[in-house]
Order: sequence, then structure tokens, then C-alpha cells
Amino acid sequence: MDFRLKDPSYSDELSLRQQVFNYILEAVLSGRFKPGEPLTELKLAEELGVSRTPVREALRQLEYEGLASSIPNKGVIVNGISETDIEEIYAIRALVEGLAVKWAAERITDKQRSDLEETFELMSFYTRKKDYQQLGKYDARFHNLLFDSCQSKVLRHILRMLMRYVEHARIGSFRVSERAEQALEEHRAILEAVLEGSADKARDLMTMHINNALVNLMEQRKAGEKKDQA
Amino acid sequence: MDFRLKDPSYSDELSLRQQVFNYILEAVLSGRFKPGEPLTELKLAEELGVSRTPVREALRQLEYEGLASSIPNKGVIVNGISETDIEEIYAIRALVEGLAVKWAAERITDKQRSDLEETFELMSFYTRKKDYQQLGKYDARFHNLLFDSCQSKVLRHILRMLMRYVEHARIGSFRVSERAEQALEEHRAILEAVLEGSADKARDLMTMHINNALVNLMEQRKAGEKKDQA
DNA sequence: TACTGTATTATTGTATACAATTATACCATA
DNA sequence: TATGGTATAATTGTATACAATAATACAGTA
Repeated sequence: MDFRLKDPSYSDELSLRQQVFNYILEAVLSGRFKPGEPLTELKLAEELGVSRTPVREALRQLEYEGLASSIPNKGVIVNGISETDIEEIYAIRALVEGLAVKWAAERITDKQRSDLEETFELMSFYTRKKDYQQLGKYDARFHNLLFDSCQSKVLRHILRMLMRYVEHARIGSFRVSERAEQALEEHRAILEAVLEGSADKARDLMTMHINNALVNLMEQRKAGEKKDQA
Repeated sequence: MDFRLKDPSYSDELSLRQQVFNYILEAVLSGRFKPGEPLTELKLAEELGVSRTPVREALRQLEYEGLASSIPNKGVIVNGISETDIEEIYAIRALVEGLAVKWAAERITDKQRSDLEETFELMSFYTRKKDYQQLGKYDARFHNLLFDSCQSKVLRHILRMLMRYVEHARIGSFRVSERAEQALEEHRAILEAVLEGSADKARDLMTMHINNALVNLMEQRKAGEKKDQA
């Protein structure tokens, strides 16, 4: 557990600050650092074998991304995410990602077209194989390619933030279900609309896709709670 | 020009980091630090009479808010904003602020109702007096109250970021025009819809309001360009 | 002159030191 | 026992010191 960041296996190109951030982010998203838990600079610094400086900067970034709150002279604590928060995030996503694919349909480049198609083929492959880990990886890649295709710095910035929230709410699990196949079909429809340049159609399909994902997520959470009680 | 931050007139409650950020932000928004200009930590630190540490953190925040870009080991430079960026920001605002007032109409508290009404009265007053400086102040307050009224952390976070972009594009000037009166009527309509709980109506009115603001802004910019050439 | 390599400088990245603030523990006292 | 106050410790906020990297200038050579 006490691995050092300088270990070359942890990608040596990134700055220490970036590596520290990734480490803390992973811990928060995976639930190892729980909501309400205080993150003290010194403890993290010692845990990672670095000084307070990069830790401090990483914590600030965490704060800006909305995953933690800092109280002056007291420290930063991990934010919790309520059911309401999740519903709100999905409502916002439905709008903003809808706009994103609309613009993507209008502005996508040839390179991005083929990248998207290739990624979709891999998603299709791993869905058939029921390899949900790999599927999750390419699902994220698919969405990111879509965001890049709309050629908008502002939109990418906002979407990146939203996706962090989504990960925080532990959405990853949704893929481990029979919805994977339905989701694949929805992705296929969105991809086709984007590639043929049907902007409004792509937007509506994306909105529906996200709404469906929310419904599914909520059902799973309910099921999960029941299981916990049993 | 070389005022020190510790000057009590500059609000003494805030942390140094916060004060430095406000200083740099003001300089960027006002155009004193121009797009493409590199912001070096030491220079700013000396200019303000503080150490590099708070300056550094302020620059990072500027980066997260999208107003500057940092290149590893090279420094951070002020971001430019193109005409396309502005159009995109307004398109996103139309969606997100639309959602915000929709939720505000559904969730506003009594306190917020009276605050909004009071603020609107002041806007009305200063519009009649053609005091566009005060008007701008209460216009910002009006929008912020609206954002608070939707009781959503996520939405507030996103809107705050968007409004920074908008300020960056020097939108403040739009108020100095005959549109002020039209804008007041639009605000009145939005306020009424929110207060009577007509969520969808409020959303549509806000969307229109923002679209109108964009059209007006673009016309002004064109006029400004012509004047520059003359 | 054009070009390349090296020394110098400037700037960021990281670590440490110090100051200020807040939380905690402990003891005295009613 | 409960309460209040002071000393101590823990933690953040800021400043400075050091290391690493990238830009610049300049001299030497073809």
C-alpha cells in the first residue's frame, strides 16, 4: 500500500502534483476516502513520500472540481453526494451532452469519425464478451471522443467536471448489468446520427440515453439498498 | 498602482491567496493583463509584496476557471476569447440558466422571493436613472439570487464558471445601451414566472433573454470594430 | 554569415522553515 | 461532577531555500 509515486510504473511524465492528484482522486472515487473524512496535508504527504506543497495543490484542485470542500484554517473534507445531487447532475448532463453531440455532428473531423467508429467496434466486441472492465474503458473513451469532436474548449471543460461528479457517484457499476446491451444500441444510434450529420437527432438521442442511464442507476441503487438490509 | 494587499481597504477577512486571486482576476477581466501575456510568479509576487506561494495558488485557480493556461515548466498565459467562444458560452448559458430558473421557480424560499423583488425594484430604479454602473451591480445580484434559489450546489458551481467567462469577454458594456430597458422588461417577466411558480415558462423566458443578450452583444462588437477602423 | 554547442540566466517545481490559527488535553476551582 | 482557563499539540497559511528544467546569449567554427 505504501508505494512511492516516483515508482516509474506510475507514469513518469506527469508532475508530482498531477500524480498526487490522481492518487487522491482515485481514493475518493473508489470510496477509500469517504465523504466527511478530513484530508490532512501532512498525512497524505507522508503516505506518498512527498512534501506538503504538491499535496496542497492537489487538494485545491479536488476542491475546484467540487469533490471536496475546504474550510479556512481547518482543512479539506471529502464531499458527499446525495441522491438529489445525482439526479441534478444527470439533468444537467442531458442538456450539456445533448448540445455536445449536436455540435459534434456539425463539426466532427475525418480522423475523429474513424476513431469513434473504431472505439464503437471495440465496445460492441466487449459487450458480446461481457468483459465489463474493458467495456467501461472504451465507453469512457467513446464519450471523450464525442466531446473532443465538438471542438469546444468551454464545453470540454464543463463536461470534464460533470463526468468527475458522475464517477464520484460510483456510476461505474451500471455497466455490470443487462443494460449494457441496451446502452450499446443507444450508442450505435447516437454514433450513426453524428456520422450522418443529423445534429438535432443526435442531441435527442443523447438526452434519452442519459435519462435511461439515470433510471437504471436509481433502480440499481434501490436494489443495492435492499440487499444491504437483508 | 503599487498598493499592498494588506491594506485594510482591500477586505481583510480574505486569505492572501484569495486576495491575490481577486487582484489577478480583476486585471485579466479588465484587460490590463492581455490574452497571450505570460504571468510569471515572481513578478506578480513582487508587484503585490507577497511570496510566490499564494500567487502560485491563485494562478492555478485562474487556470481551473479557464481564464489561463499553464504549460509545465514554462508558466501560465492568459487565454484569449474568440467570437466563437462567446457564442458557445451563450448557447450553454441559455440551456443551463434556463434549467436554473426552472428549478428556482420550483424551489425558491420566501426569503429569496423578497430579496429578488427588492433587487428588481432597484434595477428598475437605476434603469430609469440611467445609472448603468449601479444597474450592472444589481443585475449581477439578480442573477446570483436566481442561481441561489435553485438550491443546487452543482448548478451554482457551473454557473459561476460560466459567468467568469462571460465577464472575461467584457460583457459589462452591454448595459450601456438602449437595451437596458428591454432587458428590464425581460427580467420582470422572468421574475413573475419564477414567483408564480411557472417553471417551464421561466425557463423559456430566460433562454430568450440570453439569446437576445447575445444578439445585442454581437451587434455592439461589430459597431465597435467599425468605430475602431474609422 | 550561418550554425552549433555551451555557459548563463530565468522560471517553474518541490521541499523545508516559520507564523498563525484552531483544536485538544489537562488541571484548578466552584 | 461540571466548568473554565491555560498550556500543548495539530494543522493550515505563508515565506524562503533548493533543485530541475527550459530559454537565451554568446562564442567558436565551418
